[in-house]
Amino acid sequence: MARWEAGAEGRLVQAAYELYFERGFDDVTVAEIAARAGLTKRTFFRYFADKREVLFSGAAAFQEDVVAVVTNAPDGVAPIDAVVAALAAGGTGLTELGEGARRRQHLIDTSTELQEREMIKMAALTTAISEGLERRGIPEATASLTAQAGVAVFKTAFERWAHRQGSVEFAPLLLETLNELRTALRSDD
Amino acid sequence: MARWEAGAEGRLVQAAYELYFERGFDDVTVAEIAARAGLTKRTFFRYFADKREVLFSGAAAFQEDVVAVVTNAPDGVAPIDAVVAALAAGGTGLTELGEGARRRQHLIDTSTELQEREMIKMAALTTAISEGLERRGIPEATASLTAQAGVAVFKTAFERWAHRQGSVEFAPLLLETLNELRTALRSDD
DNA sequence: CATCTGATGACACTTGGTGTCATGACCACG
DNA sequence: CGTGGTCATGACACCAAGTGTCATCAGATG
Repeated sequence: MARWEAGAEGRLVQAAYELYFERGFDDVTVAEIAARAGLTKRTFFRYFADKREVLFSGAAAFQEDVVAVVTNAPDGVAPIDAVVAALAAGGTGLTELGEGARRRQHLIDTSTELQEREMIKMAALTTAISEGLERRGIPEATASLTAQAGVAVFKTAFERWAHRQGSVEFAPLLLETLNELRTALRSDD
Repeated sequence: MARWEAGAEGRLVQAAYELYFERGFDDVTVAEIAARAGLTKRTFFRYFADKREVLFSGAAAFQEDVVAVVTNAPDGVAPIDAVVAALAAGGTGLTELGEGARRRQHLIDTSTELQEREMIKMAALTTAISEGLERRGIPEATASLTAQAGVAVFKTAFERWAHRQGSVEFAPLLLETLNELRTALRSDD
């Protein structure tokens, strides 16, 4: 089966995380990552579209999970509640990675390039959630705004989680944030 | 005064827009832009940090305008109303550019790289608005969520404006979108 | 007139990213 | 047993973005 050492993609991911953590995103070259994985630069770019993408290899699966929960929510649940429940589930999965997730987030927070990439992943997630809602019969305008609000709440809650020590339950943090958003949108206070 | 042909930065912006419109963002090189402006690649990078930034040369002024309106809003106005009013004013200024603004937006919408850059500009705007609110005594959590909601509404409204023919008033579109968001956040419907 | 200043050009260099062909192990099939 | 095909990888050349560094030179300054 294995004509070459198996798991090339995994080795590249591992090597990239190690080097990015050691020296920061900017000071690592793709050639170095590939070398640590026992491969060449050319092979790196066969697995990942660019130097940033290697840090988002789990994004597709995350998005699919979230959309699946939205899609399978029972009838009668309000769109915003379905979205927040889905993001609570997905986010809990992430926070269970503990310190690793925090270190990754710190890496992103200290690189403009990585923030750009993260934002486009969040935008893709937003679009996918919106389409999931539309498949449930929600009109496009509502679906889009609901997805945007949900993802904004998720980002804020995750940021709060990442900036805290120890383990905090993610789901309650998310619901609390949603309620804060609701309050903030009132014209009278 | 003018030891060289004056207005180098403006000429670069103009040349970049022309070429990007003619052939698309990807198929234009910085050397070409510089040549059309009668300058060299090296000089381009003295004015703009990278190839994308030239399309966002007005972003700083836009942000300052919006933040100024937020800062100067009369006391007693709810944060979300102050933010939306500020974005209505700024957005109206943009939409007055008419077809030019639509063409620019179309350029961004057809390039992932440019979308990334636009998102980070929006994120910077969000942060600046949030800080403006905090200076008015709004607590950080509320300020941040209010700013996020406001900017999300702005993006949606501007997108709707851009995808329409003829001239549409921007401010009513924005208020309508805000109300849709409020409705979407209700758990009961 | 001498000097300083600041925008620009010239040029070399690094790195991200791609196109293209060669290699060599494994597999299927006669 | 051999022969040809498949496919992940390497080798290599190439382009374009972006940067560091020094030279240039018109005009301002004194």
